[in-house]
Amino acid sequence: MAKELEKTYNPQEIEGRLYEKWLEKKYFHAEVDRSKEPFTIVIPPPNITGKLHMGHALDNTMQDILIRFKRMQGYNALWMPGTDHASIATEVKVIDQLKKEGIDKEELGREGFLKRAWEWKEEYGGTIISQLKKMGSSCDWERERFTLDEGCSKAVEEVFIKLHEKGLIYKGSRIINWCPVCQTSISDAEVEHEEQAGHFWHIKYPIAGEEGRFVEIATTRPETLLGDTAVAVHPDDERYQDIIGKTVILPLVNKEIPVVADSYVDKEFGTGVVKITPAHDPNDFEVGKRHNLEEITVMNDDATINEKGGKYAGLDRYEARKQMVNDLDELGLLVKVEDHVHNVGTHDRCKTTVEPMIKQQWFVKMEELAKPAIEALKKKELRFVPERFDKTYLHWLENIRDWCISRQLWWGHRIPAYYCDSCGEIMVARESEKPCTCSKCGSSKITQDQDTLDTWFSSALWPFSTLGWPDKTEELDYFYPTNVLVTGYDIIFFWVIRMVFSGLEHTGKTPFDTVLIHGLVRDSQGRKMSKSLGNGIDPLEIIEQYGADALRLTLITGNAPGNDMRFYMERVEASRNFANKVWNASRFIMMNLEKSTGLENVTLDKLTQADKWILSKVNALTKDVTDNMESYELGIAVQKIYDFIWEEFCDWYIEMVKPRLYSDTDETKASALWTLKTVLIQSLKLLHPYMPFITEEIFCTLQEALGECEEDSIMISTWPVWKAEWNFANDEQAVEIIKAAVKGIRNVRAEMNVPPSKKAMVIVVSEDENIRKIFDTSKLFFATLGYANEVEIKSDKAGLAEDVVSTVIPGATIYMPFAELVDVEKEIERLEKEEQRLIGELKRVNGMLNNEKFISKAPEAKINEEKEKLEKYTNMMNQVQERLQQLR
RNA sequence: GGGAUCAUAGCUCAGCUGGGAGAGCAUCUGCCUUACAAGCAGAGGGUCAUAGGUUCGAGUCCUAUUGGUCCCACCA
Repeated sequence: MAKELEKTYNPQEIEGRLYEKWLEKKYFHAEVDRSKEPFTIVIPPPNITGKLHMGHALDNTMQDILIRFKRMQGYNALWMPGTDHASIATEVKVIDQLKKEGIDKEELGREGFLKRAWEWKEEYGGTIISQLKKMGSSCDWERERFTLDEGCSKAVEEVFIKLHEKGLIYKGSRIINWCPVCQTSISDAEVEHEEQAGHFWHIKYPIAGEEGRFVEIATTRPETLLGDTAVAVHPDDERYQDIIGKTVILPLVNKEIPVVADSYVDKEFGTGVVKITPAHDPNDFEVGKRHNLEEITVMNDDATINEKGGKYAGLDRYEARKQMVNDLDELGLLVKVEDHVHNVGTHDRCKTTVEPMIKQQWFVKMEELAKPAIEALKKKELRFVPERFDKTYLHWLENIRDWCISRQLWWGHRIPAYYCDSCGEIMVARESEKPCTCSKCGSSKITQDQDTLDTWFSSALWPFSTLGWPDKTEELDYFYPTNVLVTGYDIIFFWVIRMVFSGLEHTGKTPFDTVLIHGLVRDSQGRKMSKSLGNGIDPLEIIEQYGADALRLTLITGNAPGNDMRFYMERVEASRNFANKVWNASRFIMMNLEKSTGLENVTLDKLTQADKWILSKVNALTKDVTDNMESYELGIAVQKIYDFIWEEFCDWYIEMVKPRLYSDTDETKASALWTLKTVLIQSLKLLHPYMPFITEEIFCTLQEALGECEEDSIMISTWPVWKAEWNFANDEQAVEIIKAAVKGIRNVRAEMNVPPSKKAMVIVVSEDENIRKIFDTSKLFFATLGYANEVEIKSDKAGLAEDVVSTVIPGATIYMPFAELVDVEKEIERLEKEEQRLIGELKRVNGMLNNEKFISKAPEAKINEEKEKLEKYTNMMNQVQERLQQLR
């Protein structure tokens, strides 16, 4: 006996149970199997500090859809999961935790701190993984990895050493972005530029030896004056030719500094004179290099003025600014203060204004690595969906600067460099070959570099480090390169680009051939969801309330690749309603299947026109959906499935079939049931990647009811393909004619306010024998859907009563003689409207067909199509006019 | 300063390589029809931002303009 389905779909009860089953049966697990073609996606590893937000939900839904689709298509589908150690984010969390216990990081020491960090990871690091599972993500959890695990660490070490040997990693003193709060260097990509309202201070610098003569500079950062080692003018600036080469007295410091000429200076901007502070401005740093200027760092790591600042030492940079401006004013050197809006670099994590500082850091030389990555795209070994992100990618790579990879943090991969305390020799070596004595002076006082690597250094290796690289594993050989990477456009610079050049450098291959880009999930007003705004919607709450399937559907429908989307509850409700629709349609079918017999004897030739119509439709749908999914048009694909299930299948086919099901004598009952279950199963399969839970639950219940158990789960069932034998073009057309007639009748009845209970006779008049035949074979459901108590089919309207209402469809006129209800005026009005519409159509079609250029240039199929339309509309026009005449 | 992107029904958005203007929600009308009122049937509503151009034909391609969003960039 078949299992009963609940009256409404209740996801909470079902989802957990099914996910457990999938895990138990190891459906997510992929082993190397040379007989099958692999399909691989690596997950963008979420931070261990992360909590599932809508961005994750979208990203992972898209990946799960692709993986489930490919798995059903017969690929050996691997979705490789894992998490990122998120160096700075985690370190901050651990420091916060320690602070609450009154423990200072430095006090605890490196070892103790790392122990706490690992403990933190053990406790909280798995949160996001369990949340991904609630989404239905079919990751191969047996292969779950962590960027700081043994294998990934080995890969990081290998890469560092190889790049260092090639001279692509170097240590150097450069001006870098320094975060005074996090007290670490950060890379260019981590700097966010933010427009800030500031001031422009005009300050006079006295010219040395020329009493009373000044040069006026303009600056937004007066506090860096302490580190000025020159002022610069443009070499061609006529105003300042005479002072080039002279010196000026640096106010407050009373030091002579030179006036240099450098084309970096913009004559038009400010006063045309720039103070040069090589240690605290990236441009000034460059100017300083060109003119051999001294670099004077005037700030401590926390952005307070250091001992070189004299009376200002110890002050915070902004406090120092205030005091210095005051002092300059008192000295009469402050000319004016202007309001000025300028871009300020801030740290993307903590929003602190970064301070450019000169530091010893490790860098990756990018030029040589960037070239192959540019080539890969140009040679189409890599492509973005949508294509427009090609430009973002290329622009970044073509203007790339060296990557600062060292971080003054403890949580992360420690840099495998060792220093001789005696002679300062730098040695780079694997941990297993850690030097005990200096290779140069033989000293045994060796210390390892204190810094760790940028967290993106390890994520850059993710597509191959997770598969075993640098070892030559079976997995690597089989699953790598991966197929598609799914991620947001906001992460192209941080991650995608770095994976591409790393993959090319270390494996000789692009790590994936397609990058599927999605946008941001915004709130209903289009704002970014953020903690500070409090406008974030928690995906888990949505799952709790509406189910994971509804959430997934909401995130995918109406969302084109690369575009942002707005998320609001009405859309979730619409998705939930669809789930319920699918549920109830299935329930209806299963209720009827219980009483069924003889399904196994149904063959295609026993199907009715309606059966063939829906079969043909689902067949075409299958092809469309597959094509759309192959080209990553997930939103379009699911929209088509949605429309098919709701409109064609539920609102039309099921309604058509009801009279057959309710009759005990109808010999086509079995074929109706066969078609219902066949189309349902096929639709469920197409829908499964999008809504895995509900489809699985129905599929399994249905299998049980049918006693067909060859497929245990829809997720490992075979993806349907287009079948030539299910292609019934004629029957499709026939049913479309009936649908048009039914729509016409309903329209007339609705406009005349005829209650559904009021049934009437319906007379179909057509001169076309084929059309008469179509109506004749479909009499049963036509009567039901057209509210007819009797259907008559005639070749001419002879003998018809005068007081009838009619509706005109191509090739036929439908008459409804419920004379007592007819409002002649209304009917004329309606027909006149129809006449106008047809006049418009005919004008258009005639215009095209009379256009010589159209006839000579348009494809033949198009011309024939238009000719058919002309015939059709002319025909309808005649009927409408005839009818109008009759009524007038 | 450079680049990208958007402008389509009251709202939110689809519309792939040019040839029928669409969906969801909202509105209005009528229905508790034995799968579903989280439903059914019907209706109204759009010179597809503006101006040109290419084309037999443009929401779709090109150019300019207007307005919005985002990214990149060293203008002190």
